[in-house]
Amino acid sequence: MTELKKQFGNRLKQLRKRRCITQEQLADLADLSVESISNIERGVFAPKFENLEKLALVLNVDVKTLFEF
Amino acid sequence: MTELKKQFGNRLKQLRKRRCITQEQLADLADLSVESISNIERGVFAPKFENLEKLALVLNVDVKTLFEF
DNA sequence: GACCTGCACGAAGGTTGGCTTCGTTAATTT
DNA sequence: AAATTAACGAAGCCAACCTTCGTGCAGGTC
Repeated sequence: MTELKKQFGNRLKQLRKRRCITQEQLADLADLSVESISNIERGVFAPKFENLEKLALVLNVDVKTLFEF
Repeated sequence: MTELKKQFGNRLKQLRKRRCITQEQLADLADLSVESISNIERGVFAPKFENLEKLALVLNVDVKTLFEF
């Protein structure tokens, strides 16, 4: 598990909580499973580019914002 | 081919040229094949997170800088 | 002309990483 | 205590990433 995945995961969690939505809600919005969101937030794996786009869209931020840490 | 891949590829090319290095040199530095660099720059595929880290490191920028476009 | 470099592009194959479902357990909230 | 939310494991699928090999082409040099 690379450092970047963990940092990204923490950032995603931060942005999600800031919007007061659950992993399940984010999963629905981004068309992913809850477990995937959990895995991403914990740095188990990183989303592919296509889902990077979706997550940014759903969270209403630029993709680069997901890497601001 | 998603839009994000293309944007990322163009950005990578821009940063590489700004440093006056060839695709082959970047490939060597990031431990990737020249063709992969070419494919990434053209948006054929996107690098996985591990290589995102390598590319940022080699280009001496933060990962988020690779998504500034 | 012949040669070299840098890059685009295609095809084909291997590996692994992203994603899934199912299930259990722990933590948090109400 | 009940319900919700999230962590975590295992097992499997397949697409995406990455590779090698090959071709072609523009631009520059000798």
